[in-house]
Amino acid sequence: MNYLDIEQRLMTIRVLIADDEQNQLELLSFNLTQNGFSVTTASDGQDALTLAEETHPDIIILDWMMPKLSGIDVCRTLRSMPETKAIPVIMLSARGEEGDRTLGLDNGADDYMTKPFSPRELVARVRAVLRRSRPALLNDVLEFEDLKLFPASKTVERDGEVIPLGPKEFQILSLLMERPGQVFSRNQLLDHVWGHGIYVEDRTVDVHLSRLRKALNLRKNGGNDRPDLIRTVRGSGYALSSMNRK
Amino acid sequence: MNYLDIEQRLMTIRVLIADDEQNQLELLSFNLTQNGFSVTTASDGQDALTLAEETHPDIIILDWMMPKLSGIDVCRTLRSMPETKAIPVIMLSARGEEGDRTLGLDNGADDYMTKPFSPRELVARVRAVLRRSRPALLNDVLEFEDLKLFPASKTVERDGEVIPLGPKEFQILSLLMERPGQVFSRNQLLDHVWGHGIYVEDRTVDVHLSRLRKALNLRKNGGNDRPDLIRTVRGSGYALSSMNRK
DNA sequence: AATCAATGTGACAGTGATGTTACAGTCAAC
DNA sequence: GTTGACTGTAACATCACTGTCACATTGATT
Repeated sequence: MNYLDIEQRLMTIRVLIADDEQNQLELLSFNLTQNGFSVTTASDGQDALTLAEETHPDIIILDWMMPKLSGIDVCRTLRSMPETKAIPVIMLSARGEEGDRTLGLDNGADDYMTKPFSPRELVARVRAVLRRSRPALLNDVLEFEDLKLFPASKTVERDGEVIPLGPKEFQILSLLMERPGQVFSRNQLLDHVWGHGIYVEDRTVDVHLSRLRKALNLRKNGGNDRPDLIRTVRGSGYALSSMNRK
Repeated sequence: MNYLDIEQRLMTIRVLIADDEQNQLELLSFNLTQNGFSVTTASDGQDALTLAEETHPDIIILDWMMPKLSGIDVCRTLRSMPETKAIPVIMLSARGEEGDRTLGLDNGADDYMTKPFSPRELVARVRAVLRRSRPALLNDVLEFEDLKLFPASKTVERDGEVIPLGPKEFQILSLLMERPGQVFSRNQLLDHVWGHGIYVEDRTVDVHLSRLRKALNLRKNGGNDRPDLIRTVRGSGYALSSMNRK
């Protein structure tokens, strides 16, 4: 959960999966990994909750029946905390009664699957749920205006020209490009790019934004005439934006 | 497992096929051999498992019904061991019920075929599965810029000049060339090149990368002027790349 | 316009990641 | 056993990236 993890946060989709059946857990984990997801596992509800808070996965898969805290409990708790509120949840259950399904969705799950199912099916559902909630994550290329960002190769192009970026700059841009137009506060940026525990000055964000802007607007031949794609929202933060007076 | 195994991995594709019907076994084995695969056979599940562990084939074909251990059992066991976890499996079954199909995939099979089928069809499926999991295995030559890599002869050429590489260097380059541009973390490289269970320092990867670079850029006549094709992505890993700032 | 707070940005030094070399151990071939 | 190729690790050298400060600008509010 350290360097590599933080680095890759926006590159790979991070899945937290919780199940008390070790076999099932490993099987699903393996299949998700095979499909390019970065997987973290938990074997009981308490564990799942802790990991969810700490690692902020992109999606959570919860088994219904688990020791300590049931999937339902975990789901409800997640929904009550602002930091984890928006993380989509898929609930797994051995029983197939319609009542359960409703109960699961009622408690905040985004999807519900009854066992048995093939790992392939789970992967499909995960993709479906993510497509609904965070479309940008599934793309292998993020685009905005003449900007292109390729997560797999950690590369950014503007107007066809490769833009060299440092890791932090790249991550900031990734986040902004996931939701073009959305304003991100300095704190949000610190959380997503630096990580939760890390303590860094607010102003550091400003400096990185400045560097990012400079890099994006500078041409290789020395020109510096490109329009600024990053908008500063005084008192709030930064956002990607097309029309930028200047 | 190791030296010989790694050595030969990229030369011929090694198939392990397990079926208790002697006729079927011979027929399929013959056809696979005809198509250039190196085939090992087993006539029961226990045998299959042992051979899989010992020889680390590139793909495993399992009959559903077998003495001692069923195909399902073998598959599940394979998936639970780190060394065999990643080997793709095709399951064969006499019955055609959909339930079985799901059950097969549930237990970790990558594909599922119901008898009867033509040997030709099996070969096609084998190729399809391998294409998904290890594309490079099927090519007889990988190319990137002025680089050529021949899996069959374990040879690499740059600009027509043969580059002598050690096994590790060769495998690293193979992986990079399977997906040009994609960034591979040190961990990914360790997994793919060294193997899952093996424990080696991260930095070892760096050293091999350094050796690989040196070998690729050095001319026989002593020149050292070739552009670097390997990009270091700080904090993430390495990737093949044409334009390299420096 | 004057004032104050928020933001932009250049400079700089510290940190940590990466590049590279040297060396010792292992294994196969002879 | 000896040789030679290949590995893994440690140690050292470098270099890129970072965080912070200081000062310049901008924008809002009066």
